Amino acid sequence: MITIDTGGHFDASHTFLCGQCFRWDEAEDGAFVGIAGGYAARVLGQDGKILIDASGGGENFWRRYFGADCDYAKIKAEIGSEILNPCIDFGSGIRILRQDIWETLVSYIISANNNIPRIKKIIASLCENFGEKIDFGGKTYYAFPTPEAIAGLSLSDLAPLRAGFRDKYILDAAQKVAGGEISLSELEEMPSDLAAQELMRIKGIGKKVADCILLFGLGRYEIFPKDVWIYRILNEVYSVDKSDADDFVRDTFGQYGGMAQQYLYYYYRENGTKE
DNA sequence: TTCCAGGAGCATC
DNA sequence: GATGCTCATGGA
Repeated sequence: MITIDTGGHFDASHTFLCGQCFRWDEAEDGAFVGIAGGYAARVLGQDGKILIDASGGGENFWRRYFGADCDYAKIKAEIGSEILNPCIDFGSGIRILRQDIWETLVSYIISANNNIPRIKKIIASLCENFGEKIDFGGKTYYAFPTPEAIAGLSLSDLAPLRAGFRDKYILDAAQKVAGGEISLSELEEMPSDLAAQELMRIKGIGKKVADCILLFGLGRYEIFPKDVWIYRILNEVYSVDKSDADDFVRDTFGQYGGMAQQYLYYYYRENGTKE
């Protein structure tokens, strides 16, 4: 059992259900069971502490995954505002996860013009069909398949996933990464704008998907991904037009824009933008 | 039946 | 660079 003390800034439901990740499910007892970095785990939030029972990974891996070095008291104070404070209260236990870059890349390709339940279903199918088995707690789980495991597949191999038009994008991503045309380790070192450009060389990755990969897979907390929900919120809550969104977000939310985005997204998806 | 979902590619202007 | 159409699939 690994314990991470967050000083009160963790809630498993908020973190796993806020829309940033797709491989965690709630168990009967309130714990969450899922897979990260090739390890299966059971995670419980208790008094702001993260209790982790995992098939592997060790403390360093899980501290990195949960962003243990992020000071959420400081972040919340810095981005707080009249509009944002209720959102921060509502999703106060959210932690932005540092997810595996490859898994994040493919997951957000799948997210395009899709809904969250179906995104989860397609990813689960991808893992069950092509990922390595993980035995944990008497059950079998599946790791996210490597680029190499996918690169050699054909479109008909991917057909059972029911991924629709995204299947060819998944293949293109795997082939570019496995073939060395895109280097994931170099992405980790690049400035965010260059990393986004590099990611957008992959079919199916545009600005929004690239931004999600930067935020959820590369820990670039200043990145504020803008999807249909966010544009709706900016318009109805902040009265900001789509054409002014980039400037407004940069000037308003600053270096922790990614956290602000997630508090807004979670709050207004759960509660609606209209009273 | 029609509309929509954590968008992006492509043609066209 | 902006606009409009299209892309699979499944649930509401």
